[in-house]
Amino acid sequence: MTSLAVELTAVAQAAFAAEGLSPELGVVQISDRPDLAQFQCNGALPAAKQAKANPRAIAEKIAARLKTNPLFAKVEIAGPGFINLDVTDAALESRVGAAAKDTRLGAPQAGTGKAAVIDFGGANVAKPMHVGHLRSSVIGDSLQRLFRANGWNVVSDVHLGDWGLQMGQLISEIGHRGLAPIYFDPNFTGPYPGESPVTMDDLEEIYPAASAACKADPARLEEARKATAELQAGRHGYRALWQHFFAVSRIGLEREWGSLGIHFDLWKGEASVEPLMAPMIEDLNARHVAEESEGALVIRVARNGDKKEMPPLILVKSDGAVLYGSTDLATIVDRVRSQNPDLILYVVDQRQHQHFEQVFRAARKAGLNGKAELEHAGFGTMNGPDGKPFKTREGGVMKLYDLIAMVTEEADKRLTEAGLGADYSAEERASIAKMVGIATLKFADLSNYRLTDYIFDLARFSKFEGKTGPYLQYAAVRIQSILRKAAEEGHKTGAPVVRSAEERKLALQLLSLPDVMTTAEERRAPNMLCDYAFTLAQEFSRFYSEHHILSEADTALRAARLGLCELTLKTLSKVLDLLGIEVPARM
RNA sequence: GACCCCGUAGCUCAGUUGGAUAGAGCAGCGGUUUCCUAAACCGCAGGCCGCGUGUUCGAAUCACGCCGGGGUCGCCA
Repeated sequence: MTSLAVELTAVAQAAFAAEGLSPELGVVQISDRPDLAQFQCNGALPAAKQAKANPRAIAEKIAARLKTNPLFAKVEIAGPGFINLDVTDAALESRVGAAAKDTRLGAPQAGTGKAAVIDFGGANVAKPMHVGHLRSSVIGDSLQRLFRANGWNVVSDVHLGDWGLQMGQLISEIGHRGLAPIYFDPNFTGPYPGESPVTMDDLEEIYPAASAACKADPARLEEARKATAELQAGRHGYRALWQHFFAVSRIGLEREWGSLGIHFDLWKGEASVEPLMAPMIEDLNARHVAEESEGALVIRVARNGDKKEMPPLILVKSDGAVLYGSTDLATIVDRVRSQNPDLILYVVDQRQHQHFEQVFRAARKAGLNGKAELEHAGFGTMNGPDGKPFKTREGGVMKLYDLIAMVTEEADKRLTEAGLGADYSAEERASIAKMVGIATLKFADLSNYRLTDYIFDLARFSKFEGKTGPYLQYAAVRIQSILRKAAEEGHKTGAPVVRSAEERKLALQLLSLPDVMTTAEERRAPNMLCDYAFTLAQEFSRFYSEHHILSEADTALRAARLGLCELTLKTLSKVLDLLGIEVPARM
C-alpha cells in the first residue's frame, strides 16, 4: 500500500511521460494552499524550463490527460502553471477503507531487506544520566521505532562510555581514598570480592570529585591517565573494579531508560571491543593505514579539498592508551562482522560532528565499514532558561530521574486541577500521571528539529495546552472513550464515509501517514511525526466538534463515523508509538 | 583565525535538495457548553523570514559578503 500522494504521483508521471517529458517531474504533493486544492503538481514549471516552452501550455496538456482519470474531482491550472488537484470523495472513501483494513496502516516498507545499527543513549558508566542524555535517548528511540516500522532490520546499541579517561579518574580517586585496597595490591592474585566496593550513590559522589581533582591538579590527571592505560593493558585489580562499576551502573541505567520506555538491543560499550583493538591496530599498521606521529599512532584523514583543518584520528596515545576514536573504529569492525549493516547511524551531540567525520574517514580509508553507510545524526544542545547549556561534567546538574519525577508530579497536579480521575485507583492515577509526564517531556524534545538548540523551560514543558504530548494523548483517549461507549451500546463500526469538509480533511490527513513516515526517515527527523500527530489530532477535534457520532440517528452514518474514529485512533496511536509515547486507557 | 550549526510573529518553534497569499503553539482580544471528556472548538490581531548583493520567470530556501548567538579545531568524551 502506498499513500494517496504517491498514487497520484504515478498517475501524473504517466501523463508527463505521455507528453514526452521527464516523468520525474510529475511529483504530486499535498497542496501548500488547502484553500485551493487538496494536491498540487508543480512539474510543468521545470518542464517548461527544460523544453523552453510555455509552462501554462504544458500544464494544459498534462491537465487534459489527468481529466480523463475518474480519480479526480477537479483538475485546475493556476498561476504560472501549477496544477491543482482534488480527488473524489469516493476515491477517498475507498483508500480510507483500505487503510482501515491494513494492519500497517499503509506504512511504507522501503526498508525491507536493509539493516541498520542505530547508536544512541551513550550514557557513561559510573555517572548518572542527566537532562543532556535525554535528547540522544529520545531521538534515537524514535528513530529506531520509525526505521523498524518502515521495514528496516534495526539493531540498537547503547554504546556506553566505559573505557576512557573517566574510568582512570574513578580508579585513582578510589585508590586515593583507600576505599578498596585489595584492588590496588599488585601482589593480590584474586579472586576479588563479588560484591561491589561502591554503590551507585558512591559513584555519583566520587566521579565529580575525581573530575575536579584532575582539573585542579596536573599530577592527579597524570595519575588518572596512567590508571586508564593500566586498565586497558589488563591490570587485574582495575579490571575487577571496572566490572563492578559496569554492573552497578547498568542496573541504574536500565531502570532509568526503562521508565522512559526506551530499550536497546545491545548493551555494548567502548570496552566491549577491547579484544578487537590489538588485532585491528596490528592490521592497520601492517597495511600502513596508521602511522606514527609525535609519539602517537594516528590515521591521517585530511584531504586536499578540505575547507577545514582535519586533524588525524589518534588511535593510540603516546602513553599507550586508546581513545574513543579508536573504540569507535573497532566498534565499526564489530558491527560489520556481526550485523553487516547497510547503515550505521550515530545519534550523538552535534558538537562531536568533527570527531565522527574523522572516524568515518578513517574507517573508509581502512576499508573497515563493509557496505555500511556511516552517518552522524547530530542534535543541538538543550539549554536552560538562561539560554546557556546545562553543564555535563561538573556535577550539580539536574539528573534525569529528578526531571522525570518533576514532570510526573506536575502531570498529577494538573489531573487534580482538571478534576480528572478522582474516582480512579491510586495505582491508575499514578500510572496516568507517569505517562502524561513522560509524554510532556518526549514531545517537547522531539517536536524541535534535531539540529537546533532548544530551551528547556520546565514551566513551559509542564503546560498541557496546545501543541503538547498530553493534548495528543487526550485526543486519543477521547476516541477510545467513544469507541468503548459504542461497543457498550452495541453500535457497529462500518467503512468510513467522506461527505463533510471535516471528514474530507481528516481523511486526507489519515492517508498521508506513509508520506510523513518516509520523509521523517529520510531526514532522520521525528519532529515531522510530531507535526503530523498534532495536525491529525486537530483535524479529529474539528470533526468531533462538528459531528455527532454516538447520538447520530442514522445507523449507517453512525457506523461510518465510528469507522473513521477507529482509523484515526489507530493512526494516532501508531504515530505516538513511533515517538515513544504511550496512550493511557482513560484520563 | 579557519570551519560547522543557528538567526522566521511579543515568546517558543516549524517550514530550507527554489514555486502561489511564510505556518503552528503560547501569550493577547472576541466568541462557542440543555450535546459523545472545554486539557477542546471557532474567529481577530500580530512578520523588511538578521542585513546586503547576486543567480532565477520565481528566493525564508541557492551563491558571495557582512552582523549577531552557539560550537569545534592532535593525545577528554
